[in-house]
Amino acid sequence: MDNATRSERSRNAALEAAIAIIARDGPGRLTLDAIARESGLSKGGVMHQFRTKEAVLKALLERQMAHFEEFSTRTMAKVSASSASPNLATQLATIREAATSPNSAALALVAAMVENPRLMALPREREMKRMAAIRAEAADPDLAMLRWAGAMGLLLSSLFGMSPLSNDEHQRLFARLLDDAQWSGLEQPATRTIKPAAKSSTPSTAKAATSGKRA
Amino acid sequence: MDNATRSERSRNAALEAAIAIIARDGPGRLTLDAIARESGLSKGGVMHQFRTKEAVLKALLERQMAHFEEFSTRTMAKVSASSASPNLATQLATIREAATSPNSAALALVAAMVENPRLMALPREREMKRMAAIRAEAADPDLAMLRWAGAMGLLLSSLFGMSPLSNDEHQRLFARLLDDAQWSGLEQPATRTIKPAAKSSTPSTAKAATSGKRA
DNA sequence: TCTATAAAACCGACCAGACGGTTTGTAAAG
DNA sequence: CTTTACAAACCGTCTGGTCGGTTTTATAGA
Repeated sequence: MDNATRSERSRNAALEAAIAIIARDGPGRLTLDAIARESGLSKGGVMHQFRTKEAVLKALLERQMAHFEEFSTRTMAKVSASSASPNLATQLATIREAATSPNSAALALVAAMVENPRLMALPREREMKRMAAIRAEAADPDLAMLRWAGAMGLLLSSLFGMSPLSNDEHQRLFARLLDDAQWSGLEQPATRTIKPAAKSSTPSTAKAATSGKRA
Repeated sequence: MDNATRSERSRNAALEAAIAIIARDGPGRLTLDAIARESGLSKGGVMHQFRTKEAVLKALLERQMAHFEEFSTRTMAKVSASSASPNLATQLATIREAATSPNSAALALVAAMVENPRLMALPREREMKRMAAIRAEAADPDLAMLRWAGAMGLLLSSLFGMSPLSNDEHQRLFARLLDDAQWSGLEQPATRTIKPAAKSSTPSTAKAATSGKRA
């Protein structure tokens, strides 16, 4: 086998193993020995590909970021024509993807933060650029940021295992966050433009239905 | 000194030290030796008060929960008369408090999750009760949950050191989340009652239903 | 009130295992 | 034959937890 691809395979196996460990045992259990065990490689092999544990975390982080970067650009291409605020739409869709993705990608973030909080600088920087784009295109920038924050809240709270919402609710809420039409009613660049709206006597309380657990 | 208060002081010192360590060095650096060093107690002393490390985490969690519980009831008493949705208002204010509080309380959550994810069951349970109350009192339950999620997103993202927002924006967004008047424009119990509004050139997209699974 | 004794709080040395990382050796690729 | 990919034993440090002993408080009888 080619040398380069041999390395590639090993690096891949190690990172895959790292994700599996984090998802299964929690970020606190991610150790080099565990990675070696899980990936089938020897510890020496792992250390040959990554000189330190921090290098593993960094690679993991960059890998996940690349994954969502790609998802992001793909989504962007789809919605850029149909949506008035394509950056927001893309970002929301990406966050939803992160929340529903089985290989809990964002757990890499948690692991990185535990080990070395300053690794968080990379994602934050990228996030700020995106946020700027969202703000720039929005008729009501604050509302756009709040929609972003809402998606983030859904993602992170479920990631922490402390989301009180069922799967259905989760999906429904994401859908509503994404639906521009639902929010155009209260855009307010600076001034108040409240519609009295219909108070609607006794609103159904929604069907509840929720018996679900975690999300 | 009285025996009971002596214990109380020691327990307190240990927990205080734990918070300081987490906030300063990150959750990964929280060790029993570190707690002993930081608190001035000996390791034996710490171990006398908490039989295991998990016991420390648990106590820490319960302590923070009690703190916000108290803040919560206090806030509830204040707003219950003035607000149409006091539970939501209280919850939002409490989350803002957690985000603003200097001794980043919620870091205890992160530490707990790293060490033992199932400790998260306690806070989640309590959160579910609160969520039920919020849903029950809301004219538009989903919107209420989205407001909650927005606050959560602001809190958690800044907690993770990955918030792209400035302090001012943070405060402003929380204020807007709290202001009922800003949201009454788009309440929609179950039926669509959308006002044509200004922009919305192209209708949503809202495809929903992706391949999602847990989160 | 003084004293003997139990009980609780506290200390610090110690332990086995896990940790991140290094070193030495070997087989395959170039 | 040199370089690269990997294996495996190994090292010093740190970790959560134990243990025997010391000091401080509580209890009780005289």
